[in-house]
Amino acid sequence: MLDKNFDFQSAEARLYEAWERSGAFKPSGEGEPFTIVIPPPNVTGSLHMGHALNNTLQDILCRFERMRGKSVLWQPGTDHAGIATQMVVERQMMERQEPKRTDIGREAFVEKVWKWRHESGGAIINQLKRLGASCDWSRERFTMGEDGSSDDQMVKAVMKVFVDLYNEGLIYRDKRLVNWDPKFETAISDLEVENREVDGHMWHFKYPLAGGETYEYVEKDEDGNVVLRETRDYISIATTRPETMLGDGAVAVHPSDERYAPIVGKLCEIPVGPKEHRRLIPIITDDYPDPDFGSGAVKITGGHDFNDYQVAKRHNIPMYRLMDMKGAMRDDGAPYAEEAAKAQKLVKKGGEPDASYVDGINLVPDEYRGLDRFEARKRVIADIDAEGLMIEVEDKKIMQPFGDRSGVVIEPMLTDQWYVDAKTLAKPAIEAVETGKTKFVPENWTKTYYQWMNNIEPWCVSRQLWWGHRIPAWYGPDGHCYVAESEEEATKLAIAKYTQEGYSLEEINDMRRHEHDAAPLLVQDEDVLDTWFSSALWPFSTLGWPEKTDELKKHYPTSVLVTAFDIIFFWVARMMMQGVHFMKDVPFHTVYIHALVLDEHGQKMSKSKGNVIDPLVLIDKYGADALRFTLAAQAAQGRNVRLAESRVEGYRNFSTKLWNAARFCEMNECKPDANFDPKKATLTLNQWIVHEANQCAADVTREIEAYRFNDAAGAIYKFIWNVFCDWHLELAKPILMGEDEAAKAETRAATAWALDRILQLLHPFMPFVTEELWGAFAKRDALMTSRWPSFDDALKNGAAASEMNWVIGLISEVRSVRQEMNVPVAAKIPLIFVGGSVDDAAKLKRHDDVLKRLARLSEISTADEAPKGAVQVVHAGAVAALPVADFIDIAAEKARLVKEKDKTEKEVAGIDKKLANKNFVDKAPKEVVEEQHVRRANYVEQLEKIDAALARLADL
RNA sequence: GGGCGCAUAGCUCAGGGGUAGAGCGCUACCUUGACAUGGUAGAGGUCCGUGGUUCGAAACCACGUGCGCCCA
Repeated sequence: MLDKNFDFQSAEARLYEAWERSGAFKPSGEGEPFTIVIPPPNVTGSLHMGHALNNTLQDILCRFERMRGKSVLWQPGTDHAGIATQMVVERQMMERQEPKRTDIGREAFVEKVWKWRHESGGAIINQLKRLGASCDWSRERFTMGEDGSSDDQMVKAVMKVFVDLYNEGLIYRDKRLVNWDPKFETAISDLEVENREVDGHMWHFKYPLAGGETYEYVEKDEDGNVVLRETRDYISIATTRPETMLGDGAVAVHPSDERYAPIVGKLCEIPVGPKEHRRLIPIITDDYPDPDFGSGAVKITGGHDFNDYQVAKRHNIPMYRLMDMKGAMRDDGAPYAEEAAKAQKLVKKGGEPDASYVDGINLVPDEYRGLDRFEARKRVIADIDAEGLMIEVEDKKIMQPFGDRSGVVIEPMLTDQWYVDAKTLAKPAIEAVETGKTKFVPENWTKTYYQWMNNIEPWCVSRQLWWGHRIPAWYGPDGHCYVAESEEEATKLAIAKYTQEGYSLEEINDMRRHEHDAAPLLVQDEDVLDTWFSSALWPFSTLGWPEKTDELKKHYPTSVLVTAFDIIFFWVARMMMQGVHFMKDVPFHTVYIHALVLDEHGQKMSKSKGNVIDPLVLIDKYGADALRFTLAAQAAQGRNVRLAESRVEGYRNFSTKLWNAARFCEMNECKPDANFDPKKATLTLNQWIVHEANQCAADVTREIEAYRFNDAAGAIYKFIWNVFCDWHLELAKPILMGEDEAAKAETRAATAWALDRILQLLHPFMPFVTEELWGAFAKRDALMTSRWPSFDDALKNGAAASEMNWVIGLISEVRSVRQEMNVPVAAKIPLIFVGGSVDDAAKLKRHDDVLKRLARLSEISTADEAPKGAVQVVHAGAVAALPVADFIDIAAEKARLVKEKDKTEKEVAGIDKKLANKNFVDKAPKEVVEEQHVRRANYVEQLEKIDAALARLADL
């Protein structure tokens, strides 16, 4: 006997373990392959609501397809998360008061990280299990392999991709502006930068014209009237970052800006630093400045601003680096006077400046050197102000870039980095979507993908971290770079090169940097690769590439990638580029983009807002099934999921409802019966539930196939609660408790059959409770390995459906009247059916028990006329009269009928208006017009009955 | 500035050229033999506004208003 409630807390772990132990999570059978690679969660991460939704949807698809007989591989794993992991381990070291990373050195530190990874990394994997995720854990992968050793296949894959791309000219080293994180001292990706609006200032400064030159500054209003005319010896520049003035290379104005036309091409002076060495910079024109913004003139600091960088590139303006890697003002090089002279000479020379020469120039005046950038800002402002060159300070909201992990202000910085030529790789990846090889669901995300891919910038893949795939590039004594999959290979390349250059082996040996022979000839690049570089290979590296494994052959391309829209750039774009390039085929046929999970007020969940809902807490409280169902039921395409705990509670109630329905089945011995053939059910009730279950299977299947998880969940929910529980079980009760053994046996079997279907159809959404019930009813193989009930045309039964709908309708009408007439619940009243057909009479007879029970009737009879004092309900063209004179409130009954009459008349009037419209009758499809006639006839018939009832009431 | 999206019941949201839907909440009644984590019944809507397309618009189109997100 089942307990009164499902004890999910003890059942979940037990069921999950049994599934896993049985090997049910592994691909099996000869079916068509169905493959999903999990978007690998960060190894330091823990399950948040986004993961919960993401993995619930993947699990629904996997369980569904597995039951449909496909050979399902859900490939799990985690990524190594460069910065995050390094941070976690460093924090741990600090807490333990151990020596710092920099004290113990790279090798020891990396060893520590591996130790952490093996001991406490990947906690999220166990959390995914709690959710019920049916991943093939035997294939779990990590983007750095088991231990990072060079013969690990996951490592080999990354090395091969790097080397191949390098040899194809698609990876190169370059000095460009990157997002520099001064806290972690590494380049980070655009996507790791969070732009936040903060309170800032806009300073307006005078940049004096060289040699004290003057010009007439004229400002006009929209109509061209002069509103200001004055003689100026300066140009007004607005900036939010005064400290970067030191690196200005030019002042730019828009070519159409008449105000500055007289001074374009002239020089002006940067108003900071020692007076005698102030640098002069040219005033140039470019489309970038917005004439309506600020003064219309902007300073161009190519080395510390992304927009300026573009301008500087266009005009060959030198880009000076002002800061060191910690974001402090540079303290290297010669005294300012000398360095400034170098810069001045450079400008005079013209042409494209040599980037590394420029990088060597330190233009920070001596008194600012070594200062933190924000301190330097204060000093610069104070100094300019003291000189009377400050025009004004505006308080202003400004967008400022922050490192999403470090929280510090990101500094655009010119550094040498490794780049992937993303533009070239993007082309075929864009084409793959254009030609439909990969489809986005919902389709509108295609645009986002195109937009991102069409504007893609070179992808900076190097990071100045210790945790990650070390870049397989080595430098020779002459600084020449060798890229190869191993140091041996690189050394061979080097020896070959030096030999060709005429060096003897002995001479090459002498090049080693140390006296002893063991010293390497080459020195490896210090940098590691961006984590995404390895994640991009995930759809094929996890399947064994570069080996030509069976898995790769069978499961690539994968079926679908399930992810949130904010990850399109991270995942989809990069996996597409690498997949198409290396596998010559797309990594997935479909990209399903689901919503973000927000709190119930539509706010993003964040720690700082304190509105984070922990999925594990909800699982503990309501069970994994309830959480999963909640997420699926709200996963409407193109909508965000607003998660309210009350919703989860509601679906927990739903699972309890199912549990108790099953309990009822158990109590009434509704056990699965192998001899039951649903096609051969004889009782209308049983034919009907077979029909309905079949219909539900069709609905659920169709909706999951279309990724409409909410509709699929809605269909099974309705069927279970509103069809099976509310009606089938209630209608079956008289039979199950009656004397007709044959009817009882068939109903038991049919009910058990329907319950089995329910468990199967619900299983992808609520795997635990369904599996538990499945096991409780019979000794058999696991539900998760059972075959999905597909729609069967032979199980359709329209006649049974309409008959049962008639019964259900009649019961509902009677109940409704009883309530409105305040007939006591306990009172049993007779029902006299008036004006019904022969068929109606037969139906009344067939369902006599049920009608009496559910409508609480004492007896059912037919008559030609309703008795006086009876309330009358119009039902399907007939009248059901209920003699409730004892309870009836004539005024209330009259009001009820009048209200109904009104409503009906309105309907008729509406239809009449439509039918009177010649255009409608002529132009609307025949069926639509016919439908309106039928509707009208029904309403008119109903009206007649209502009128008759009113007339009878008047007689009382 | 560019892009995407949203506006339907008190709340959260489905839907979709012809007949207005769900869950939650609310009201009344019911401890009836699976279930009070329940049952029965009910109230509640100018489908944001304005135009257009159409025989017919809440739905399609345009514009407007308000709100959200992404990118610059």
